[in-house]
Amino acid sequence: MSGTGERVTIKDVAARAGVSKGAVSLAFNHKPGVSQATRERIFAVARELGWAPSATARSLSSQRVDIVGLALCRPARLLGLEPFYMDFISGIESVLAERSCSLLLRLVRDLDEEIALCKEWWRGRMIAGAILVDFREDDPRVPALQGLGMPAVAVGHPRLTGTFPAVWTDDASAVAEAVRYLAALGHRRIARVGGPADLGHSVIRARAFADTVRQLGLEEARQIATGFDEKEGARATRTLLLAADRPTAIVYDNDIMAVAGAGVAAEMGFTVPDDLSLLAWDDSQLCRITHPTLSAMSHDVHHFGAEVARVLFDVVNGVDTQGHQVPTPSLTPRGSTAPAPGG
Amino acid sequence: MSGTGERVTIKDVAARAGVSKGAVSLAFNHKPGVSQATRERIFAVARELGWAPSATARSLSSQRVDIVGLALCRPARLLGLEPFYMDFISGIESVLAERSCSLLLRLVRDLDEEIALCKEWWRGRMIAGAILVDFREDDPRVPALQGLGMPAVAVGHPRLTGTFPAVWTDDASAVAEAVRYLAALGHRRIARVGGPADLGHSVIRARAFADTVRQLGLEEARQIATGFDEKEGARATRTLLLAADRPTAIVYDNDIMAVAGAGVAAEMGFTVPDDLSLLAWDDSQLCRITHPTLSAMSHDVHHFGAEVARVLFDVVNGVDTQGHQVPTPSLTPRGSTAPAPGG
DNA sequence: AGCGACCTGTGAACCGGTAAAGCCGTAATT
DNA sequence: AATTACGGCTTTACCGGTTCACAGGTCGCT
Repeated sequence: MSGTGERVTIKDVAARAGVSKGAVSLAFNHKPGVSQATRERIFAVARELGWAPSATARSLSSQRVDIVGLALCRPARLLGLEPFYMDFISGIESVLAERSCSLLLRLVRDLDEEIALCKEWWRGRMIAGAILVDFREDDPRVPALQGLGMPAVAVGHPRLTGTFPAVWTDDASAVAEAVRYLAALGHRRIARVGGPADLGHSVIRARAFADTVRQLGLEEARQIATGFDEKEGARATRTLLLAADRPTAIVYDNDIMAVAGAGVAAEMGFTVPDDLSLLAWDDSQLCRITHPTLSAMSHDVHHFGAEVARVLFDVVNGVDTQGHQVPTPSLTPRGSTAPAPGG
Repeated sequence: MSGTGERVTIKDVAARAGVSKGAVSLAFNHKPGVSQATRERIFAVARELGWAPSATARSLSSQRVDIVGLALCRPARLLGLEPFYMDFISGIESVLAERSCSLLLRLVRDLDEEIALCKEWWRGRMIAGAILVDFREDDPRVPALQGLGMPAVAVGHPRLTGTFPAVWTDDASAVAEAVRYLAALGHRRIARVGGPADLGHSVIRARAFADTVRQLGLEEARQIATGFDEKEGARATRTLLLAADRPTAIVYDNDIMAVAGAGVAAEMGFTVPDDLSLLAWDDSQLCRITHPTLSAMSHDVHHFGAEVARVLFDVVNGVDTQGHQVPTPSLTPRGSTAPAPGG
């Protein structure tokens, strides 16, 4: 991994402009101490020579880095499938770009690898901070990374994220809203197809779901934990619909599974929403391109990502930040939910 | 953007192990010149102190970087929607991770911004090389970046990519195969919903499509250029189906638009595939979760990404590489294609 | 004993910047 | 006139590694 050779450095620019390295540095960092004339001359020379300061050298001496890290620990094919992350990343980017900061991305296989990577990135001063996502109950990253002093922002409920400032959505309320909405439509048997059981937000949603169902006096609710992908979503839907006491409404933990569920329903001869109501989560564009369109608990994922990035900047800059909740996902009724059959 | 403070450096490790900085460096780079005993002592101390070499300092002095850059120039919402890029990125990552290299990602608004970014990244020695995607006809990046000496790999047909080593799929053949397949099913009026007209591969596909149609003696084909998103896909489909001489088969340039097209068809009362055959491109999981499932020109996007990364490594390491074609997308018939109505 | 080869390790130069102290001439203050 | 203030730039000391010439010590060989 070698460069081709003779690249221009600050010294060349300084020499050509007839000033010292220091002057060039001052000029390029828009600091006082250089006259306007000199400044312009320096910039002219830099342009002429095609010089830009070496980020490497700069961050070595200034102890500043313009890169933040994000490690994603999900199966590759799921990442491709689920619109959530790209949306989220683009939200992050929108804020980073403003500050001409870049995102260092790495897909990892497990949390141990993620921990090792973060340590390497941080100790190696490669990143200014990190974004941590997909928190689990008793997440090993909390004890492992907390002591590092690495600026980080955690995406997840504060209950899960230790001392890391958290940015999260109030999933419990959202789940409750979903259930209440379906109950209001007359549904008495509502099932839920959730994400991986070890994921923190799955636990939170599962609990809120059960609580709300009990509270509303609905029938005991069936919940199935899945791996978040369309195959498992389809299988879970099939299982639910084959049962004697099949539900009249199903809530999904993401949109992929909801779409898959709609397919299964059609295949099994159920009409959505007449026979069966479906409610998705996350609400990417995916929910709008199917027929019928999918009702969903929607939130602005792009904005979510942007907010996360903003909090990270605060942390990095030493601004005291507790993190905060972003707007709760709210119900967007579309074509896949309707009054319960025979209601 | 400051560090918290007293981080361990090579000097601390050297002192604690009773050797010089040089020895530690040699040990950590697995170079000869240090005895086994000393080596082990150094490693022990490093572990004890929690030290890892600073990537920044290392790359400054050794002129090596373990980061490659990727700038994506597409509207954010499309990136989230289209499974292609995440698949592609995960393929890239799979190869990078093996070499403990990371991916620097940035979303840009236009090619000028991308050019500026690449220059900055390269001159700033922040990246070892770059991956360039979405080539247009007479792409401005070719003249602008070619002279930089920056190792890069271009994703696109060599006709478009100047002197950059290219990795590409043979879209022309794939389009031809698609058309022949539909013709064999008895379709005489086949339309195509393509991507943005200025994108190089759109042009290639459009031309190949027209050629094949002519060659097979089919009716003059209607082609519509779109922005790749589901709205435009839906609109294009509607336009096609409203025409007096509506097609009996439509080929789409990605899967998003095909899914949207299927929705429009259903909404307009056409049954897929009895009244209308639909054929998607890229074939992400998306094609398998709809009903009917979508026939598609499928290729292994993950592998594509991996191959791109491999070529980039060759270029970076000075291995003489011309780049090469990856397997041509091949037809995967599913439920959305059938013999032409009344054929 | 003398010499070279080998092994292990040291020290200093360097990578390309930043930061802070210092220096010089002129203007404002007292 | 002497003192201070400041703008404008230079100098120098880092930042945390890598690299390379070279120094001692050990060993084998003549």
